[in-house]
Amino acid sequence: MKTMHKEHTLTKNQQIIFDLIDKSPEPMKAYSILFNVQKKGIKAPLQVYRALDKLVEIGKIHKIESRNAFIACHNSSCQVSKATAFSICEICEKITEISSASLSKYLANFKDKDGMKYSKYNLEFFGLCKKCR
Amino acid sequence: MKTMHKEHTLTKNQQIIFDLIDKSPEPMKAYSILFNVQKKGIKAPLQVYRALDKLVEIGKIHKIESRNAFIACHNSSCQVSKATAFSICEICEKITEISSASLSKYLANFKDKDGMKYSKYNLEFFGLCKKCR
DNA sequence: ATTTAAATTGTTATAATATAACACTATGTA
DNA sequence: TACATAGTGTTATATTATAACAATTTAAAT
Ligand SMILES: [Zn+2]
Ligand SMILES: [Zn+2]
Ligand SMILES: [Zn+2]
Ligand SMILES: [Zn+2]
Repeated sequence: MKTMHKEHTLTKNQQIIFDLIDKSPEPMKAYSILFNVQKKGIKAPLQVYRALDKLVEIGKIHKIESRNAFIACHNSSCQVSKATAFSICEICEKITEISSASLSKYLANFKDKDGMKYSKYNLEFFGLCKKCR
Repeated sequence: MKTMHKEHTLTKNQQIIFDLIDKSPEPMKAYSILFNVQKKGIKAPLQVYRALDKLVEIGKIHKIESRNAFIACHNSSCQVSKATAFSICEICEKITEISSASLSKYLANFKDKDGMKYSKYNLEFFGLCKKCR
């Protein structure tokens, strides 16, 4: 069973923006990204949002919905942005992608009463990290 | 074991806005709420956001993070907005709060590798509802 | 190699979502 | 009554995100 994702060739803007997010120790917000790539010629919000949309779509980054921020995926087994889980410290805002086989298995198989079958989920846990406790 | 939540007395603005959301068949967005309550004297976005913040805090409504929209809680066992799960149809945008004892038990007990203990979570499932399939 | 379709880019303008700051008012409680 | 806490009204502004259009690049398909 070949691993067969994340083999996209990024375009110039996508690569610039991915590199920035990937280097960042914390999730980045769109306008902060914009500010940081202006020296590389990316001048308009839309250029940033378009790259972000694509990067999310192909699973290279994820959006933290409750923070409107973007984080690079470092989870090699991540199902191309279809199943994401994060832990968020409410004090220091440290955010980590959770990689738990049992969690993803449980959620992937979850079916609600209506028999609705889900193709995707996003889970955000909130609490206090070790440092902040 | 007494059930001891959601016994808050709402203020005028909070009540007006809660009633509107509670009657709505679908989640409502802040500026749509604003438009709908202007005839009742609520004129500014901040008045709406302040009421929304409070209503979320006391668990009368929840925010659907991926949609920036608000839905009334109809889940009597809901742990005061500390543990929420929703199903979202990506075609018709029908959104339902999921009430599953096994799901909430699983998530409430979930611990990640770092030993971080979570006080809250929000889960959003995406897929196609029965009608849209 | 040439044509065609699809994706990406650049740009300006604008829409949609959310908060800051300040003065004032109501409410609870010691 | 005095004090603290929460809520209100208001104006202005910050932040997040998309619409619309023209041009260019890239990838496939003849
Ligand atoms: Zn990931
Ligand atoms: Zn922390
Ligand atoms: Zn609820
Ligand atoms: Zn549907």
